Amino acid sequence: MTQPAMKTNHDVTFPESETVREPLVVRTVGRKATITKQELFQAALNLIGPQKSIASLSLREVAREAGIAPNSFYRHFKDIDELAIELIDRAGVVLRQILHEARLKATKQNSIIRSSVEVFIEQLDTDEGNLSLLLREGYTGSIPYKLAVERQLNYFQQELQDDLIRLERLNNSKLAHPDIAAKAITQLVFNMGAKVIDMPTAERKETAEQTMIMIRMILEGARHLDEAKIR
Amino acid sequence: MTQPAMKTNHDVTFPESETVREPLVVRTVGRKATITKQELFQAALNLIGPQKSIASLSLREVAREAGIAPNSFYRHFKDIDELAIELIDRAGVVLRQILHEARLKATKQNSIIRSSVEVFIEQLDTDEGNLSLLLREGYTGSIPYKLAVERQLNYFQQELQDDLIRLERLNNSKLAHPDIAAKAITQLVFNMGAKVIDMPTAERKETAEQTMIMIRMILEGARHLDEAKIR
DNA sequence: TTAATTATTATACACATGTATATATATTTG
DNA sequence: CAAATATATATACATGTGTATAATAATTAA
Repeated sequence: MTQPAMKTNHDVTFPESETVREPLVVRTVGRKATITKQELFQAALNLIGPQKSIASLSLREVAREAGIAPNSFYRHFKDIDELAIELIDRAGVVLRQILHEARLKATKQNSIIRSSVEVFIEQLDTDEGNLSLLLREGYTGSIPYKLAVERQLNYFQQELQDDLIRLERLNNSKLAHPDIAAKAITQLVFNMGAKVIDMPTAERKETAEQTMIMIRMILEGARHLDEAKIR
Repeated sequence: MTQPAMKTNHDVTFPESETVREPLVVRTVGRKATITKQELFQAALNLIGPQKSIASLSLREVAREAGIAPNSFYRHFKDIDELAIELIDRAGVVLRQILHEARLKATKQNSIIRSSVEVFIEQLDTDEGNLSLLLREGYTGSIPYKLAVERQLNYFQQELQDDLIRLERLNNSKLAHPDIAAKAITQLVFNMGAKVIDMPTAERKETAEQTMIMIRMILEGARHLDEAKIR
């Protein structure tokens, strides 16, 4: 939905014979073809990886990657923080969209867990940088970042909670503290995601399976806490 | 065990009438009383907080806080990374020590959960910076940082697992996948800790209670997954 | 006491950052 | 086509960083 082909439309001038690094964009003085917010988002995502967090991203780095002069950045964002927060919000939207679809497809108890977790991991591959924002920047960085991430986690958690209640009703059972169960699952899934990003595919499978078991523990536990009213 | 009174032993010379910020230490040229690793650790911990992560800590900042010249730092550590990793390791040792004691005191099922969580939170207050390392730096920063944190989490998890098995045996019940249960609990507890650091005490109580419920869900679920062999 | 050693500071450099100001070029408008 | 405007770049500056080198003072050894 939000990823255009992302071919910069301003690599027109002849390339200098110097061997510069990645950005194969050559500058003319004055004005270039005009850059979009999208391209700046993409530049930021290109830079973010297991090593570079959004908090350690500098304005000049992003500008360099996008092939623009540092000051051009200000035409689009007040701050590097403004860009960061928009990125986080966009990542959240994309993620919830995907998982919501996964849940709609799967109505049976076990398959909803499996398909959600699998879709989640799949998405990590195709859309790497985009999700890692939510997974990694949660507990570090400036207060606005944290709030932005927390907001997205809350959406996620709320939708999960609704689904959980709906599904349990279908199965004629009931969860104690569905809100807390949803919160726990959210935390575990996001934790898993953050770990899984830097893993080879083999280990990913293993980690995913473990996470599914954790989720089953929570659901099973929530059912029995309700029945037995264990204090 | 590792926290001395931490009074810097080199605030001897007369203070200039300039209003400098926090470090009330005045420099003589040449040599000062000699600084210890301990003092550098403490300086780093003073700086780390909800805003400043260990990854964003600069050598010069630490030196400034400790009241030494930037280059003196090299007498004690090769890198700022070297200091960081030692700090993480120390934090882990302290944490496990504390929680182990809490667990030894509590032998009954519920009280072990409660006392552990409560001790954990208590410790956050008294020893703030020290623990936040483990809680926040887990998913960001350089690879060596991540490995250091992961190592500590693994210790924690292993000890928890042993305790869980021991306690379940006392209660004549049994957990399915005690390793996975321990892992899940570890993740939830550390997540909680990271959140709780920037909270007022009122909210802390609430979050702690929720975490305890999550833990109960996992234990209860692990018991029933075992009994029913649910696939 | 004097010499050697060690732990510190002073100075300096090269580089990266955010941003202010001035300038140049595309695009839009008339 | 020319003027106006929007959008980019160039240059510059103050500040922060890591670290190399040299000078200095405290400690230790002789």
